Amino acid sequence: MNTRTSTVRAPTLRDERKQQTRQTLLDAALEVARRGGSLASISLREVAREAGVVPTAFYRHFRDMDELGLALVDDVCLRLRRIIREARTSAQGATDVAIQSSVRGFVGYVLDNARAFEFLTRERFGASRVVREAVAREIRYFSGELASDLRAAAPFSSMPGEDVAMIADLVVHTVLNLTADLLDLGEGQPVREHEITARAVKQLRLIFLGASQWRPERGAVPPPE
Amino acid sequence: MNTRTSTVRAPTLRDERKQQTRQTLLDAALEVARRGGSLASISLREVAREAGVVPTAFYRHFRDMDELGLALVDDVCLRLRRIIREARTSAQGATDVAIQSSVRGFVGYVLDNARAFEFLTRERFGASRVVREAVAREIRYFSGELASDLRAAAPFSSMPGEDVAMIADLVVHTVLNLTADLLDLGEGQPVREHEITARAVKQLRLIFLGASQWRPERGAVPPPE
DNA sequence: TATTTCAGTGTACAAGTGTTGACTGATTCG
DNA sequence: CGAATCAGTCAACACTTGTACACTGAAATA
Repeated sequence: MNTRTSTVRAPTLRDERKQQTRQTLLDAALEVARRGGSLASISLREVAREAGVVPTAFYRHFRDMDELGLALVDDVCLRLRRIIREARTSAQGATDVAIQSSVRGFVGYVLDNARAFEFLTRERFGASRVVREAVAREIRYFSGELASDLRAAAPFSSMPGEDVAMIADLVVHTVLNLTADLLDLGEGQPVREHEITARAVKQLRLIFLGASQWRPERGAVPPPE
Repeated sequence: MNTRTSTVRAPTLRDERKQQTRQTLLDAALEVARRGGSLASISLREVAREAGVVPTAFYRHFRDMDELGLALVDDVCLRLRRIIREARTSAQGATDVAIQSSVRGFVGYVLDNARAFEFLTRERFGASRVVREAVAREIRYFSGELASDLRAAAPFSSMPGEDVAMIADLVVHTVLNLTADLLDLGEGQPVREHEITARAVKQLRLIFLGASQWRPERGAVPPPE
């Protein structure tokens, strides 16, 4: 159950091997979930089978499928965070070409890591509440990162933080939407793929265009009644 | 299996009763799916049990759970279409107050029909491909309806159809996103509820603001390479 | 080296699953 | 009315599932 190497000792050979089959289980789950459609529709035994391990060995790593799902979200998002972080340093700005090249880069990454993104897209609204919350948390994290990037430049630097967050949220969800469309398309349709991507690029341009005209003081939304 | 009343005859008493238990099955599925998290995680037998009917009776109405899911999408969306259609005739326009009151009306409707929207939100990215496609079709329908509404007024009347569709798509997905957030929140959190709604209202304002400044001719997105 | 730890195995079981086929009895129809 | 239809029942099946428990043997520890 406990996966950390004990507080201070160096990771022993056993620890390494355990970590290794843990990763095998995670990969197996990702693959089985892809074929089966979602975490909710697959069984502990299927995952163990795919991982080439006896069902009961599963319990050495996770209490149940929910815990596996949580670990999977962490695992997938950790890799994703690294990629995003390094991509952030390069292409900056909200010009049309910057948007376009950012989106293109992202689309490529999504297609290269289709299994991972398919998992996140599904489980974002999946059956398990805890997994859903974990995905939501990660999305909020990305949104926050984007918001802090945006704040570095006009017109966002002079905007209330709340409004920047609201725009970052809109951008992130537009990209997530693109991601979902892309993945549902399957790999062999370059024309539709470009249409969908082009549409998303336009949507982002529209959003940034709106942002450049945004008047915060007019933005208050009174509570009902 | 075949549910239509035969081509020309009036619906007989038997037909009516069949239709009735069919509806009971649909309602049961909606309820069980709500508790269980999604279609993929529930069983035919659970649905039958909830409907107060023997498992094998299920087959008199649907070949399998996928077919049930499809019927459920149709059923739920039919009711939704009617509501939207009549709401369309009243609040028109894209002014701040129009947006606000439209969103408020919609939020109320979502909360009143939480089970139905929860189902659609989940199954939109659920395990079953056919159900997913059915939901996508419905969303495209709503997007199309909105686009044709928008075209009636400036600045959309002078825009290429493609661009209007792209904006309608953005609006619909922003609303869907609001819906998902709202439903995940649960019913007892009026403060967060208002925050989320207010954010969505702002996002829509931003979108319409962008639309008012949109220059179609600058919008072309070239293919890669 | 002798002892302990523990990741992975093997067996077993009760509970739930989808689907089959034969049935029953009210409703439909000639 | 009498025969045919057919929505819903009942019993049975071959499987899969999650999990408990005792185990093995290599690696870790003392």
